[in-house]
Amino acid sequence: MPCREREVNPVTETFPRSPDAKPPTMIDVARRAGVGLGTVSRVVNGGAGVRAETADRVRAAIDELGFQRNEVARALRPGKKSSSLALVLGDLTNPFFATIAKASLEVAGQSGFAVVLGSVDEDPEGEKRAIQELIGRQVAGLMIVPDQSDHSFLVSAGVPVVFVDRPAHGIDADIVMVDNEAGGKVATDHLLRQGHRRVAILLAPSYYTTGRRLRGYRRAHREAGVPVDESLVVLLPEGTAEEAEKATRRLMDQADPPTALFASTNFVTEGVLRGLGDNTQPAVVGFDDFRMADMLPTPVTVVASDIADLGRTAAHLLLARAAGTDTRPPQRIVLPAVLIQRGSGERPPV
Amino acid sequence: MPCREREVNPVTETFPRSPDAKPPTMIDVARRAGVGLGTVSRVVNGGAGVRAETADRVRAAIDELGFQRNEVARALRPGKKSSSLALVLGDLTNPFFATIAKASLEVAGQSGFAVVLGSVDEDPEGEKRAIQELIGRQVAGLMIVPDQSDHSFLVSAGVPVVFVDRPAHGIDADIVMVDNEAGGKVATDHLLRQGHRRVAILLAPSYYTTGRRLRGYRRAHREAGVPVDESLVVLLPEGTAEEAEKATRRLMDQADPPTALFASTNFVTEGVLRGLGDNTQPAVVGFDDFRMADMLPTPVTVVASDIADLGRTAAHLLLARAAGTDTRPPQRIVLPAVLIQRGSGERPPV
DNA sequence: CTCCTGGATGGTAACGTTTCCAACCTCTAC
DNA sequence: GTAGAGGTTGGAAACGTTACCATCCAGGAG
Repeated sequence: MPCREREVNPVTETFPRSPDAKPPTMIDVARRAGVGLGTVSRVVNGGAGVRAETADRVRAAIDELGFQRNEVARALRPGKKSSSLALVLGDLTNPFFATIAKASLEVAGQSGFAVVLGSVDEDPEGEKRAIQELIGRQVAGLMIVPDQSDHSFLVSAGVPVVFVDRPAHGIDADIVMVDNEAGGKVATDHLLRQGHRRVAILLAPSYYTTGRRLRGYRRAHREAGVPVDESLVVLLPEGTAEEAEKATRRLMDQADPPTALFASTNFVTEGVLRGLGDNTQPAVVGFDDFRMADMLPTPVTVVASDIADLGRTAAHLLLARAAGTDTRPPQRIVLPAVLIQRGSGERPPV
Repeated sequence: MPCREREVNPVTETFPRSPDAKPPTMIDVARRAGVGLGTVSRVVNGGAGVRAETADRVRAAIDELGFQRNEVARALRPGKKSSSLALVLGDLTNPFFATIAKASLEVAGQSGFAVVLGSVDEDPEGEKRAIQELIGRQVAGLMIVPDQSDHSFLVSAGVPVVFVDRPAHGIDADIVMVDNEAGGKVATDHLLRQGHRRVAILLAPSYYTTGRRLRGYRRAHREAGVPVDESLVVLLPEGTAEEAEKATRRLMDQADPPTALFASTNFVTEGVLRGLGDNTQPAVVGFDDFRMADMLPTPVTVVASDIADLGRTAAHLLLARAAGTDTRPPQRIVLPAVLIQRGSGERPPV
């Protein structure tokens, strides 16, 4: 190949481009390096099948022009899904979701994948729309913390999906979750074993998950031979701390108040503690650990699982599915939940 | 236009496609509706300049085929940036960042924009790489919580940038931040006014931000005529709670311990509280509010600002920049920080 | 010397969309 | 009846990349 490298003005062509200039493309790089377009592509993608000397020249041109591969154009090619994963979940302000996001972000980043967050209104319709949009963005895979609506529209999307924390209706896909029933049972067992006979449970509305926790609660009662007072099973339509606070006050104000409370969610736990105020009599166990739990006046006993691991596992699984490495039938991965005793759950009944 | 609509098998062509079939394109829609490609595009983009009857036929075809616009192909067209914003920030587990993420996600979502999260290692090199990758993904704009490294490479990126919480070196761009100096001054004023003369400040390493807070701390001392004991100015290389805990213990163990502590960050505040343990003598003021702050044994006094508003403002500004609606010179928006008295900051000196 | 093999390289067709332009139709004005 | 305007429509080019194929060259085998 004769040297076709032309003399160029280093000021205009070197990296700090004038703001209006369009970013350089592979074609620019090819011209600059005096090679063909295909060769540039090969170098950019690892350089296999290119003479070392040629590859160096191309790399030099890339540096000089400040070339950056246009991921959008790349993703347009058939078969080449974009190197992004989508993550659809609820309120990031909830440390539970934030932890999942952080963990999956880390795992995805290690494989050169970005993570697109779906906007996360509470309504099912919003979730569906968000998912559709993400699919339109050609993400390589979806991680979804689903609501209880139908997700069958995903089966034809042609994108691998991993559900996190709870399964979805209408589709058989990978699911990574916590052992909710065992967690609910462990928490309730713990309270019953200390002699509590009136154990309230406050449930946030994440139907599947809390349903399982409630099931554990009931099973613990059954096995202990303690009847469940249905007035102590409280469903919170919103699941906010404020709601839980009010519900707790109502519970404690009734004629025969519970001697122990099991909060099914970290926000609910917060509300319960607020509702109890200075009343340090009732025992409290929360589901999901939270920051500062050990620093409160009475440190809070919780049933906790490794939420970061939840996110990591889901991301790893999804990446393997997206890469086609993992072709097993849909997996169901259940992470354990363990009891962390800190004080609030060890109070004896009055 | 003669009716060219052909008889098709509703089973194979209706929405739940066989899993291997490729998703339908505009061309498929055009064929199905018996119109041209351009017409489909016009309908998809709002339908201006298309006869109502034709538009209906196209929409019907879209529904029947389950067509979903390929955002990637759309973004490939020159000038059409993708409808995604990028958000690059630190540890999502930190409620400060999580709140920003949530707020900007909301605002972006309302405008039909998705948000891509950059993987956020702590090292500057990682941040730069993450940003470059996001630019390669043709995002319409960048929201960055920058570190102290040079960001001049962004001036030639041709993408609007809004910095959040702190300005960046090497580039003059929009910045939305908290009034750190005033916050630092208010907190220190508050402590000095109660007679504290030995006020320690513990600084997490977010150079610009904490520098400003320190400046407020110094200014408060100067105006009050109280000399600053430099041994009470503690820099924490990592800024973690653990580090702050150790540093607090060291401070309190020294011969002449401080009677008040100002923690420059929510994680640092947590560490300070842990470090003090049962010692309820020293006054404590934290920067940034945090969940449960009011529920600790002594509720924690903080200097706080509306972090969600920080994220919202940044997202709105960025959207306007991306749309070209806002062509003002780079803005500098500073949000106020107010003192929230809860108890820990109102303890008198011993 | 010729043929063949195999690695390196250049060129071109896709990918699915938007945008532009030309073509067409209908209607009004002359 | 013709011209022109204005509204609809179809078709093709372009965006930047990758995959494929053809070409070219060097070197070894016959």
